[in-house]
Formats: sequence, C-alpha cells, structure tokens
Amino acid sequence: MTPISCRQRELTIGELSERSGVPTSALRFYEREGLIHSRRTSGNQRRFGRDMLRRIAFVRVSQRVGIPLAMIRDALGLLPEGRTPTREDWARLSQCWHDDLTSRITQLERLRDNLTDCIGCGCLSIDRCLLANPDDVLSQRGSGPQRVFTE
Amino acid sequence: MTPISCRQRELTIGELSERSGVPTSALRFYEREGLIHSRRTSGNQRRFGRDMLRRIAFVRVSQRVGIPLAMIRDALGLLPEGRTPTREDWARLSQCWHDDLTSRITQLERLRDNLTDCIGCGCLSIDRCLLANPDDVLSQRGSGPQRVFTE
DNA sequence: GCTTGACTTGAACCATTGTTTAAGTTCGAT
DNA sequence: ATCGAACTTAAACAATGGTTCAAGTCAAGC
Repeated sequence: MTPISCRQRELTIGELSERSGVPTSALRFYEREGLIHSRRTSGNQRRFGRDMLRRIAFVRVSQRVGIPLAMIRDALGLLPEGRTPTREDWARLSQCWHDDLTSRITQLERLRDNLTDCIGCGCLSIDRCLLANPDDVLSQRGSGPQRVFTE
Repeated sequence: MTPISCRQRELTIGELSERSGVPTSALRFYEREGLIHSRRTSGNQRRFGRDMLRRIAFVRVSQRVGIPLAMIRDALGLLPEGRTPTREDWARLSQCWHDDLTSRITQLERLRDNLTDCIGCGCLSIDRCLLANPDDVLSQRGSGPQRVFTE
C-alpha cells in the first residue's frame, strides 16, 4: 500500500536556496521565525520537504505585497497540520491577500486623487487635506501595529 | 518699506510638534536627516519658520506613500533655496509622487490579478506565476536601492 | 580514508525610522 | 531673581528583515 518509490527527495538548504532563489541566510532566518520547518539528519543538517518551496513562494509574494513576516507566519499557521496543504488551503490563504490588495489599491487611489485635488484646487493645504484624515495607507515601517487588514 | 509687523512668528520645536502632530523626537530626527531646518537662538534652541510645517506635511504624506526618507530629502532638495517655495514648487514635487502612485497602483493591480489567476486556473504555480517576474511592487524594506520612481 | 564543498551555530553587524533616557540649560512669567 | 516648563545633547534601545563572519562539522566523490 505504500507508494512504490516516487518518494520526493528532500532538499538540503543549498538546494532549497537555489530552487527558491532565496539566500540560505534568509532561509535559516525564516526557519528561526517559524515560517518554514525542516527535519534534521543524524549529522544535524536540515532537510526540507518539497512543500517548503510553496511556503517560501507564499512568503515572498506576501512580502512583495508589503505584509510583515509575523503576519505571514500567522497566516501560514492556518494551514492544516499533518497533511500537505491542498490547493484549496492555499487559495483560502491567498484570498486574504487578494482582499487586502484591493483595499490597499483603493486607499492609494484615494490618496493620489486627494493629492491631485489639493494641487489642482490651489487650496495649498496639503497638510490639512492630506494629513487631516490619515488613511494609514502604507506601513509605518518601524514599530507599532501594522493593521494591514481593514479592521 | 518693511512690513508693519505681520511678521510670522517662528515656532519652537514644541509648537511645531503640536501643530504638525509629529513628536519632537521625530522632528529632531528629521532635522538631523536634513529634511527640515531651523535657526538657533542665542541659547541654542531651535526656531522653525512656518514653511517647515509644509515641509513636514510633505514628508508625512510621502511616507504614507511608502517613500523612504532619503528619497524625500532628495525631493525636498529640489525646492528653491533662498525664497519660500511657491505653490508651483510644491505642485512640481507632488507631481512626482502622483506619477509614482499611479505606477504603484498599476503594479499592485497586476499582482492582485495574477494572484487571482493562479488560484483560479488551478495551475498551482504561485511560485512560477508570481515569482518569475518580480515586479518589484513594494519596498524590499531592508537595504538595497528602492527604485520608487519608474526608471 | 581523505579531501573538499556544503553545512552548522551564535553573534555581530547593516539600514531604516524613530523613541527613550540622563544630565544639564534656557525661556518666559511672576 | 526665581521657578517650572520646555529646551539641549549623545547614546542606547527598539523592531524589521535580513547578511556576514568565525570556527567548526558533515557528506560524498575519488
């Protein structure tokens, strides 16, 4: 009943790095941060399952969207444990980002149009117009809660 | 010939902070970074001209757009020295951000739609579809050139 | 079995965007 | 003249997202 031998070979960190395009230093960092996992050989080296490739892909895409790692980790925590995630699992996760992206796009458009208005109308009140209602468009890059999802 | 006394009073850092909503610590930091300037009293205290309010407004708006301080400083460097910037000066600066915003919005939309496609088509290739052509949508938040302007 | 490349760790470092703290000085009102 | 609030500085600390390094260990081909 056990499958013949189509056994997916595990990947070393170097192989994972090459296939994912992510430096080994970053991969170790991701593991420390709980974004990916590995088993260890008897000699204490990491061996990654192929599914980690997809996790890494998800991480990088999410980062491009501007989502901090901690939040990505939380999202990955929603994946089922024990079994390999299905397409539906990934779709559910990605749907979050899709909604978030739409919301960000809307906010950026608002900001852009406000900017145009302020310049166009000659009110010269960049400060009043644009700072009065801080839409919290993009990360306050430093500390503080990120509030990426529209709460 | 000199104006009667409608002389705009200069602002202390506390006043500037209150009016701009930016903590004094951030204002000192901005000055260190060359984003704003002040003269000093005989007792070494800062005194800010009113035009700094507008600069700060511009800084905060730009930050919300996701532009790093170094780039904002460069942009502010385009303002005329000697005279107080006119509305046209500010409009010229803001126009950069407007164009940049439009470009970011486009990229985010592309990313969002790719994401949808990948999930919808069942190709399961989040990695291939989305990582193959890194549109460089948002900041790589760490080091490295930010390439915000569409070059 | 030896060599070499790939792997291991922790710690230090980098950039960005600030805040906090300590110790002391100045301003403005009375 | 005095008092308290507001100001000054440098330096340390914080969070994010890693990279680099030193010193040593493992794995695999010959």
